[in-house]
Amino acid sequence: MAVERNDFIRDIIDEDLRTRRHTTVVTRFPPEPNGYLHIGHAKAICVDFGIARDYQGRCNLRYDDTNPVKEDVEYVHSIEADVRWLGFSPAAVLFSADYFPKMYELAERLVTEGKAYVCDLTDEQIREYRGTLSEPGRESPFRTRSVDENLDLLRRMQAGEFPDGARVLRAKIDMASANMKMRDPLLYRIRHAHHHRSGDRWKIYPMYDYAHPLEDGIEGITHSICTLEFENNRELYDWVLDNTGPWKPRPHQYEMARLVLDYTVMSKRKLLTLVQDKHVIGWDDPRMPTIAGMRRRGYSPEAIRAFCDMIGVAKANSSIDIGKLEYCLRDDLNHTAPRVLGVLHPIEVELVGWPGFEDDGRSETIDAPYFPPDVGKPGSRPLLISGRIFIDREDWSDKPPEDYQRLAPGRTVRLRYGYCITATEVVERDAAGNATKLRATVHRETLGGKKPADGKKVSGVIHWVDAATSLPVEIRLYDRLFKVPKPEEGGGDFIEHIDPASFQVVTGARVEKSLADAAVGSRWQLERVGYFAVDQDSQPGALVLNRIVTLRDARVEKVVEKKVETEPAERKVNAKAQTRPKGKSPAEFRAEARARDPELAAAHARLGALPGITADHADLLAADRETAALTEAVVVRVPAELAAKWIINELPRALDDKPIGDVDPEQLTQLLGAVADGSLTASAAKGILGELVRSGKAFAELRTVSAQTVDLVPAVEAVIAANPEKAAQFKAGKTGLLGFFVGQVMKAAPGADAAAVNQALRDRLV
RNA sequence: UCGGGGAUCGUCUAAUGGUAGGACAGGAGCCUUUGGAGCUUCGAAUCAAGGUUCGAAUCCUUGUCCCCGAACCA
Repeated sequence: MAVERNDFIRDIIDEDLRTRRHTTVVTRFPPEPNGYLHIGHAKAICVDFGIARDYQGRCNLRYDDTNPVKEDVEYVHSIEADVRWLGFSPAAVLFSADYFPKMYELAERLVTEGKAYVCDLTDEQIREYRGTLSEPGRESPFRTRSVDENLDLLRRMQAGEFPDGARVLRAKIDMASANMKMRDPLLYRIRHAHHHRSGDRWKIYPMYDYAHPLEDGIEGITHSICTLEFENNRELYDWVLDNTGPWKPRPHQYEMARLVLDYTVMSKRKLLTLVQDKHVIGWDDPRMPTIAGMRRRGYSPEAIRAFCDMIGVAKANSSIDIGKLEYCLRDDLNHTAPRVLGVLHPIEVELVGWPGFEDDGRSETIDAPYFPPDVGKPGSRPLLISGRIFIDREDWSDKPPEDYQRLAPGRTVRLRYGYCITATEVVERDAAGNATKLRATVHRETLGGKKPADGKKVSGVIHWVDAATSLPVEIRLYDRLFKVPKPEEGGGDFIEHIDPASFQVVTGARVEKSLADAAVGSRWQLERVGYFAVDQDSQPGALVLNRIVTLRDARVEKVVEKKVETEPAERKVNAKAQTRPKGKSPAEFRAEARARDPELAAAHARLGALPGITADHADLLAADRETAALTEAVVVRVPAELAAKWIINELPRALDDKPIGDVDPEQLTQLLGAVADGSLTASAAKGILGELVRSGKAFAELRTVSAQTVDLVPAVEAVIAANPEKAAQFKAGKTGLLGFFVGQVMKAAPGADAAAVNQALRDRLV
């Protein structure tokens, strides 16, 4: 069941299903219960659970709790709640700790088979023996212990006979491996610690690299998806599985890029710092990228899931524009958040001409829909208005700019859902000179969108609330926590980049009466202001609203992204380049192979002497014995230049990771011979070459067409006739379409001479 | 190449030798009782240089840049 939107992992799954390597898909989301989940985890959750959903498979929630000193039940509960809140139901909720007996049993098996040993080196010694990135390590003196002694020691480790750190169990792999992870990695360490789930039963605890593959194997995971930094661990993942199996299904690990978001930090350590040092009010501070924080802020699970779908799954490190998240939020909230009116910074307005205004006015009720027509959702609430209202100070200007669409002296605007009013005078000002009370005449004839009596169109619309019945409310304005897109870069402490204005409390704000009983967590749009959610701090009669996100604002004078003084980018010094000399290039590698191997050197000389063979050709053809042998066999009956080009440029794609030794020189000779004598076109030959390598069939069997048998004129005509509009575009100058036409003709007439097709198309398309 | 990965519009991501496409962001316009939403439209990319090919983001070569790896963390 191929899914509509594919990424590289789903491509792999499609292939696994097609080849019957797997018949069902089982994934897992494996958080360590040592902190709160954040938006980065949300991506992983959406990938892991999303794949299971798309392929009608299963996804487990599994706590990767192999380190008792870092983990806590508190986190276990928050994690499952967050996963479910996001909208996913685990097929099972599992704990690595429950597999400790099985893991231990397999550890004894590894010891028994001589594949693991107990090592008494201290941690510093182990580090020292491990070598460096560019130098091999040394074998531990304990590596040669007998199976019996290892078994005895391992059992005593688990029996609690040794203190923490005294001994470890290590896999016996290869201390000279270029992959540091394979240099006799630790499997178990001693920890006399209480585990939140297994209690005090275990004195030794498995390491991630040992535990994770086994957990996957035990649960029957088919596709184990993790992040890029585990690429180096995959070799060990495979080693563990291959030496403890057989496992059916045999899990495989795939790595994707982790989520990096602008204007925030994601590491657990930094998040913890923010909490502990009180830069935020807690894990659920609405500015935090934690699921808890986003939930409290008012983000909907739907929006977060849409965001995760939007950013895709790939292997390139990337940093996502926070604007994408905001887009997803607005896109969701636009369709789900009912509209209500609220005023952040009220200015009182007396409505002159309101009936009974002198004795504080009579009130009227307007029926106001919860959603605009384009959203098309039902529902409305009564909106009260009387002779005194509040409008937002943002909507008043003593000296308005040219394109101002709000209220100003003598100007007319419409009160949303209500009447048009014309400002007549400023009644009061505060000490700073800002208007605090206005007077305006109300145009009684304008209810229901009607124009004022003077017939002038009123384009400005502002929000308002009734002075008498509106509710006081505390509004909490949240913004991006950091002032800069990449707070972790630039050398300094990321804390310095916190934007103190990212949290502001607005007191004295007022909202319409209908919000009196709004439920905690409910989301609303305050028209023209933004989206808000009712915070858990709300009390009856004392509403608290969190701003989720502002409305998109096409008005704002472009805030010119203040160039973050790019101090001549103290280019991050390339540690690798400093610590060691530049390594060998492939060319040098080939030259060395020849220096070591006189046979190969001789072949190199012979190939270089062939007519039409350049030094570069010879270098590549004599890279290894297999390639050299194949070439020398083929050039006996095929022109050397042709053979060289095909072997260098065309064979690799056909091979697709298969060893070149698999290629039968005789078949390749026949194929290239046909190309050389013109009886087979190059494009046909490429297709046959691929098939030849893939199937191992004989050239004679695969050859179904020859250059002579193909009559391309009808094919060309047919393709042009079938695509009149594309032909017209081509004639109009879109020459890129030639490739499209050639492709179509080649499909219709396999084996045709592409150059001739190309020419024929050009002739007919001009 | 110590080893493992990666590089496509400003950002994210497709195209698996055959029209470099989509989304976000941006510009212009339309519409509008939200300066919202929607609609129309424009600009914008294959890391570089060579090579193979009728045709290259894709295959080959040589470079450049970025990320990860030397916890008894995961």
